[in-house]
Amino acid sequence: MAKRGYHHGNLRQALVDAALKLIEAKGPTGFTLSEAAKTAGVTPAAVYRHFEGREDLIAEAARQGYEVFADLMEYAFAKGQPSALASFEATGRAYLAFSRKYPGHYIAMFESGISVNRKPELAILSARAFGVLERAAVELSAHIPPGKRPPAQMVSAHIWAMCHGVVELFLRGSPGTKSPFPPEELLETGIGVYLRGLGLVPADD
Amino acid sequence: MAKRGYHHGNLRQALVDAALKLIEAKGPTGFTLSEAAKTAGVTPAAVYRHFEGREDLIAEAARQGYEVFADLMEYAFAKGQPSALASFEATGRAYLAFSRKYPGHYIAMFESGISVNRKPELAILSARAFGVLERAAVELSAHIPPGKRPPAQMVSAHIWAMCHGVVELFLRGSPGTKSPFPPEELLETGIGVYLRGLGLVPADD
DNA sequence: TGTACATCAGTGAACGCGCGTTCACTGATGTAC
DNA sequence: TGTACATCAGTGAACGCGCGTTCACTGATGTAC
Repeated sequence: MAKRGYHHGNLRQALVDAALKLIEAKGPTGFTLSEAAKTAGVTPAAVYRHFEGREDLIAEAARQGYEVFADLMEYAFAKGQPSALASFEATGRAYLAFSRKYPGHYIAMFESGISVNRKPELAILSARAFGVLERAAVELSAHIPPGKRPPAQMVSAHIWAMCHGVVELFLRGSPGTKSPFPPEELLETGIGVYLRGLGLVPADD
Repeated sequence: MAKRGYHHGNLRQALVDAALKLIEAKGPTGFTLSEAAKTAGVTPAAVYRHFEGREDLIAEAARQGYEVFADLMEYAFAKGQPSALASFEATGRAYLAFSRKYPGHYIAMFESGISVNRKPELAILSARAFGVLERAAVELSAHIPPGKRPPAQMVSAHIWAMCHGVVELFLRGSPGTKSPFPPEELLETGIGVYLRGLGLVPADD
């Protein structure tokens, strides 16, 4: 019943790890099925014992990424409780931390062209992760006088966009960009200004 | 002396146009030199009369994109003058408008893996475009009491990140994301909240 | 206006390459008795 | 404990494909006289 110790041990996971390593090193398109197989010490054909093909392998790497990502977001949220503000800020920070710590997963998830609708499980995990951000936004909204506050969903979209933008532009050096500030600082202050704009933080930092 | 009317007419530009069309249709990696040549009605080898190779062709597409982009940013800035606030908001809007109107160029510039340092001309044009955003941020900063304001360069980075994030996540449907709001509205309100956070806009919209 | 020549944009065939995928196979592992 | 058998993870050879790039060429265009 145990899958380990057969021929390879745990080729399925070894292939995912190899794929992640290659994606980190060469970007989502630099990775090839053949090379992932070679990295795992195995013939390309062996991959088909565990995956439907190239895309399926990337999708599994993305799935594992979403899993970690969702966990991190939930953990950050919980740690900020019972303060709505602390929870919100923590999820933003968690987003950036994830992209830094798991670049291969991040690329597989957001830059590989894999659609989250490819497999139901991907969609569920993705919804779970971003659901955390939205829940944080909802709690936050409760502290804003109902008059002029934007919808919570919009608040979470703003922060998501800023997180993603900071990662793409300033954490990776996408178009040869030289980052004028550390990404973490950039995000921290950006969210700070934004929250002040929502009337949630006094004119202090 | 005239380059037109030779064999093809203006193959160089026809190849760039074909490349842009393919990039729009299939993403930056879906494009191939051979197919671009075929689209332009020409043999792959003919491409080498005008470009050093595949990468060089993409770089030229990106270059033309940066040119249009820089022009649009400058135009938007000028139109907002003499109001620093209007100029700033206009450049943000121009960013989004560019990405919508010239998706092929946008992809070539920001998602094709082409480095802006590849050719001096790319770096210059890119600096010109983002220089406009920074100039707008500097002007804006002049209206903030100097005590707690963030550096102008940081303000422009925040807005750049938000623009980029909105484009990637909500204008394209990257990971099968369903956009909860139109991207334009999202960016407009996001920048609005941010500016309020800087103390530049009253608690009104 | 006409002829001889130079230029050079585009051709077409060929190349080597690595890709993803298939297939019949083999041989190590696990299981039944 | 030992034997016969079933399973199935990984092999190795082969495939067809389209890619980017090269090269000697050809023939339309432009130019000198």
